[in-house]
Amino acid sequence: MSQVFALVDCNSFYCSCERLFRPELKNKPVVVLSNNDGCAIARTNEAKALGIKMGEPFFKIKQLEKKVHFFSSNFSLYTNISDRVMNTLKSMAPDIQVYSVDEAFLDLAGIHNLEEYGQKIKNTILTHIGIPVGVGIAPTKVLAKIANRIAKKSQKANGVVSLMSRYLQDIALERTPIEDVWGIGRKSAEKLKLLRIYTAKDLRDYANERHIQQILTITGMQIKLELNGISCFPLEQDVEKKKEIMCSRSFSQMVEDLPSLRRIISNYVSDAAEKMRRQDSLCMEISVFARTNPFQNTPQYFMYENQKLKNPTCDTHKLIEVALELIEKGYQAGFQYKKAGIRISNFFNTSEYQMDFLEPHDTEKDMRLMKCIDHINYVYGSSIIKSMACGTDGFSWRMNRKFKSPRYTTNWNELMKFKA
DNA sequence: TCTGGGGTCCTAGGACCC
DNA sequence: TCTGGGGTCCTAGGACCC
Repeated sequence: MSQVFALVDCNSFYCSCERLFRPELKNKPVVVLSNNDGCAIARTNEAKALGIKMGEPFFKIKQLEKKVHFFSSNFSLYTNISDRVMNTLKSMAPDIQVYSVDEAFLDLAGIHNLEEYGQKIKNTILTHIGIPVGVGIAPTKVLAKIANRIAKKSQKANGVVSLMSRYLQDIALERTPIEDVWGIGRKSAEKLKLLRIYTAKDLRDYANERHIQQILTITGMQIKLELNGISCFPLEQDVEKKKEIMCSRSFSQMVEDLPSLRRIISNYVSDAAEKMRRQDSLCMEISVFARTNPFQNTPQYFMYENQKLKNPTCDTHKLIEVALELIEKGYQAGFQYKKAGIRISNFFNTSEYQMDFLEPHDTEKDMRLMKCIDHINYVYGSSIIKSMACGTDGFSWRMNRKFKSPRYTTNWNELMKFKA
């Protein structure tokens, strides 16, 4: 039986989440801003029509405040809505790969009327959750991406496009610029244009396959095959475990002193370590970085320090200790730091790792303690219990969030109120 | 004044071994 | 003075994605 993939992608996802609780914003331009209200990371069609670009800095579009409704990002809301969408999708296909917060690939092999089923998926998500989605159906993932793109753009498609026939693939690929193909970024597009490959169809029909592999690596070759209807990227399940976990953030005001950076780094480590424990991992490596603002005409400095651990650990306190050594090592006085971050990586499963009993390692008791703290923080709100190194002045005390909406679905104090 | 954050995969080249 | 060849593993960096 041949393969059939459906890509379900939520329209302007973060904006749609905000609209759920503000229905009067339907058909109005809405923009969601990144952390610190730095730049635009989600835009409705109405906002796009006003010329607002992805990643555009807020200060350049601020004058549109009368026309456009801006929101600060509210990730706990978006994650919660995303879970609901994905759970509904899981009930509609035997296998599903959650690809990102707003996208999933579904296995639709064996379904007879694919377009009708696509409409059913779209309508179910809209009526059950209230989020509009586009559905692209095709024999490969790369083609499903293209189908999805057309589903969202074309009025006629009504949100669902199937590219199962060669005839329709020909038309669609001809109209898809090469840089809009999934996996072809700016650099690759530039190289392909030198070969006079301007559209997805040009790449599919380009005769010299080895040449493509030479300039775009094996992945480029696979993209070419996928455009030709030959599936190279299977549906991936069981990918829920991360291979590395990062936590980094820009500050709304510059930070110059080491004690502040130490507190910031400690908070980031706490955050990342908790995520790591949630997926039952231990890490063997930690990195710390901090940088000045590259957009500013001030003395620039970038520090990055990395440390391998003797024994894997999931213990926040041990990790903070190492991270603080690293920030002390890399810190240089006299610079205005704008951003800092940490990364933990080199993971092992908690159950699989054989501890070296000659070296200090996480004991059963350490792990129980961490789990216990995680539980209390989960029940009573995050960071009720935290390391002293994190300070007491709050994690996000230097973050701008001028337009933040309430956490309607994840915080009892912020539920929507109605008058009877 | 004001420019996000978190990931994955691939490859070349160095280190090291026999 | 002459200074192999092949294999594996690791790492840094590039490119891409949402």
